[in-house]
Amino acid sequence: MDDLDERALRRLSDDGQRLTEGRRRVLQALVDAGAPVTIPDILGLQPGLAQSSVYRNLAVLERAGLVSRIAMGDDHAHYELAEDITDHHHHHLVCEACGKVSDVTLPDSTERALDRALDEAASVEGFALSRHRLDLIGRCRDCVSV
Amino acid sequence: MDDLDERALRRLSDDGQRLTEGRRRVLQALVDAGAPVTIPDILGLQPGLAQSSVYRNLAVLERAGLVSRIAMGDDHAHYELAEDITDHHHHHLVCEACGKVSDVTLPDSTERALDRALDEAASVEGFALSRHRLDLIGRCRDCVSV
DNA sequence: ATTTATGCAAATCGTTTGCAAACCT
DNA sequence: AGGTTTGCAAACGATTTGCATAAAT
Repeated sequence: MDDLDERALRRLSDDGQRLTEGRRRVLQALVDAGAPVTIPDILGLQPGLAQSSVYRNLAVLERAGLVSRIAMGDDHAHYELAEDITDHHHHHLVCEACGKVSDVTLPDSTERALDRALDEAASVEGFALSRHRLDLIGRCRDCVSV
Repeated sequence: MDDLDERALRRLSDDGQRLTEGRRRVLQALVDAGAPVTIPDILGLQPGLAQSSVYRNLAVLERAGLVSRIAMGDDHAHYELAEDITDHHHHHLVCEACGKVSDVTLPDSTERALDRALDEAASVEGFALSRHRLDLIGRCRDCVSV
């Protein structure tokens, strides 16, 4: 986590931003959660933070490339540490019953084949591909039985 | 489009719902658009519709399996005819500059390989997969040059 | 006749913002 | 001191909802 602090500091100062206590605590909440979480989750994990500051700091952290925002349909957005920081490319399992989001990894061979296909499809459309998002939607282990 | 009307009617009545003028016009807007559109787009394509009725009717049409809602991050959600109706499995190109969303198809072989990999990954996690969502994010043809 | 859909305006709720006080360097 | 961040409360905006009227069966 000191490693993360160091990287966070560098990323933020590259972006002309400071690593404040509030920002450190937001990052810590994301580390502790170990999965994409909502703002209420973050406030629960690090009590005492002001909601508006968490929103503002997540925006700062996202601009600095430290955090990714995952837009789910209706309710709260989810946030997690950016892949850039975790060095862990992954996709998301989204439970349509309880709304929980968790990470999932695909075999490297699948990722490579997928990347190739996406590059090809994008170039045919004259589209400059910068990233992709793959969500698996269904029922999580806790909700299948219900 | 009469074909669509017929299918819409069946789907809706299976769901205990009527095919009203307002619902027909929402569907027509989606047909005319030919790409995922927002509520303001729909109101522009079919002037005179009441915004709240469009919201309500899209919800009804979605429950009946005729329409898919695509949740983008911040602004308006996008809506399109359901794959079930169009028989056209596809993914989305999302322009991060202008917000436009359009459809894109991948080779069958890629889709099959992807499906297999997703089924496997989901089952490892005890996750009951019902569908997936794949978005290609970048800059559309009109925005690459800008 | 009875149920369902519509349109308007008001309410909801996640998120953003204005502003004064606290903080950092 | 000079600029930034914070916390509170108010504002915003997409979507939802209450209610009286119109439409459909």
